[in-house]
Amino acid sequence: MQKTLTARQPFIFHTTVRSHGWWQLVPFHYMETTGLLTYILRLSSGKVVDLHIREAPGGVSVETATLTQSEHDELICLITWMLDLDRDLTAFYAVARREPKLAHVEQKACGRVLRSPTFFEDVVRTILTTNTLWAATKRMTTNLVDQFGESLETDASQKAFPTPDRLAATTEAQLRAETRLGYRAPYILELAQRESSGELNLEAYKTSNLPTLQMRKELMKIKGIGAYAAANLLMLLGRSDFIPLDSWALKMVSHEWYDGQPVTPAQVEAAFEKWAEFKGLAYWFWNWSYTGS
DNA sequence: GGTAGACCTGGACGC
DNA sequence: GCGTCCAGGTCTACC
Repeated sequence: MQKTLTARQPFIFHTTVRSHGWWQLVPFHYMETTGLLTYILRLSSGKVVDLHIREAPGGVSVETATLTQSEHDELICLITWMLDLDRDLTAFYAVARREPKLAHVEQKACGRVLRSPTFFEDVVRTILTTNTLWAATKRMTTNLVDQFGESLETDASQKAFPTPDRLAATTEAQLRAETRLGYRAPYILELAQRESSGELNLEAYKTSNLPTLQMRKELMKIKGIGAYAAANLLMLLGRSDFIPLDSWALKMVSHEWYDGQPVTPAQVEAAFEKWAEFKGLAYWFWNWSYTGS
């Protein structure tokens, strides 16, 4: 089947896909030259399908296998969520117009973020980004998908992101030794077991009306989620009141305003304080002067 | 509430 | 090839 979905304007597919690093992590795959984003999705019916998503006039086109009506409806909801198609960034663009370092955001349609279909997947991915290098995050994610993901019927090498149930059924030892998650193994296992048992309902966070501060506290109750990871997850939920403050943030702010001298987290916060509820977006899409490693 | 040290992995480097 | 050092956030114990 093929389906076209419209996006609230302005919308640029490439900008959304490249909004952060998820596009480099399986089961996402993005071919920049052709503008094709693929993703292996497990629907709630258990069917595993590969999605081919491209830019189309006014939005995106999605190509995948033949689906039942309920699977089709679920797919539309998931794609809309993953690409943040309904996002209204009018208020952010209004304040960004007054800042030269954010002058590009409206023209480039910055502000949407690429998300996983489930919030559980985003939480797992985020834990795998903490205290490690990006190459290791990619490796751990690949291991997790290869070892625990369900295969496409037509190609066993193509696998979906593992479900909470599947991960809950594994062991810490296996996650440590074979998936190479290190000390993160018990965090991922506990998260999967809590989600699988119903003790946690991470999907509800997508539509929660909790104040952002309260939401942050709830996220930080999850083992492995600290201040950086919580801010990152809030950004994925469309709440940009906090900065995902990591070593990169310290480096960027140091070069932007402190002549390369070491800065504290408080100084990073202070640098973006005036952006209030758009703090995270301003930080994320800031046109940094420093481009070194 | 703030701080120090431990937690792990894999890459870089020196020998 | 081996050993050592380092980067990367979070947790826990302690003050």
